Amino acid sequence: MEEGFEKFRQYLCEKGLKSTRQRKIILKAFLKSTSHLSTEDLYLSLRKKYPGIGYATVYRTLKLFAECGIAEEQNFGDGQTRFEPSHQENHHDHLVCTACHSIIEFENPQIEKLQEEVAANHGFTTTHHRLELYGLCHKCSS
Amino acid sequence: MEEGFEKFRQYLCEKGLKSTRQRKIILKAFLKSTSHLSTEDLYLSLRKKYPGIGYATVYRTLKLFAECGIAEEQNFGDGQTRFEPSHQENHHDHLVCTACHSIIEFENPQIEKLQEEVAANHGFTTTHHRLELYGLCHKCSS
DNA sequence: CCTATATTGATAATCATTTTCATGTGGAGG
DNA sequence: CCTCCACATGAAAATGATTATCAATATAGG
Repeated sequence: MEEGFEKFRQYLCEKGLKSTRQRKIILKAFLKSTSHLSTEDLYLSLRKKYPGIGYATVYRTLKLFAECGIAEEQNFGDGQTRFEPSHQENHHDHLVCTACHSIIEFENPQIEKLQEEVAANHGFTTTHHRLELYGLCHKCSS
Repeated sequence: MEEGFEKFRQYLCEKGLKSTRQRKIILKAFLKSTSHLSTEDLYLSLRKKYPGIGYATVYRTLKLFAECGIAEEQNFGDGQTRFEPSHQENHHDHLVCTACHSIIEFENPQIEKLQEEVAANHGFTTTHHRLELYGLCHKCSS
């Protein structure tokens, strides 16, 4: 979590952007969150404590987070973009149950490694990736 | 391609839906296509030959295709949903250039295999998956 | 051929996201 | 501390993709 703050501070500095009250509030709430938040989710939960914060600011700020690498964008096909804090040490992917919509996270360094190889073979420099396995979870398949 | 028509015919029959001129036209054009078409792409290309076909119909029909399994929805983060014919024999994944939006397809059986293992370890029965690697393609990274 | 019902095309409506713009604020340099 | 100005903010309007509405039309079964 600390590195999140540090990384953001540095990014703002590099780009000549400013550290504002709102950005700090949003960053703190975001890094604390565990689940896959949509902009709306985050906006609504912030709203309770800090009524002044605007929808647009949350959008803009989450996009900033994604740009500087402390957030990852995800799209599970429900029409809303979701974000989650990216912990670069242990990146994880998702198993999505198409019946009960539960989400299980997993890590697999072997897959990650193969992905890098594929990218390299095609002359690609990858910044991030997305892997989702859809199907029925243990409960739903019985 | 033939199975596409057959599968669609059967799906319509099951659901009590009708086989119309437009659906045939759209299905034919869709199955012929190779790339990752957005609804707009398909609409515009159809428009040339069949000016009568409406935007909404293309949307509705592509959604039908996805429901009955002859199309796969994809979302590369450019704000448009794309579709491609699903050829279940040789599934492929995507490298997406975040600068020029070019898309490279690749297959990697090793990754597929590892995915199955992960799913099995979590008691999941997978129906499909999605893997996308984002970054800069050879051209854009120089 | 008739009829009930699904489908179509045009258009309006909706939803997420982005832009606009007037106003406010952080922070570098005095 | 002040001042200044570029950047940021919030509210509202604008945009772009997608979906719903509805009157007119076409399909499939009898």
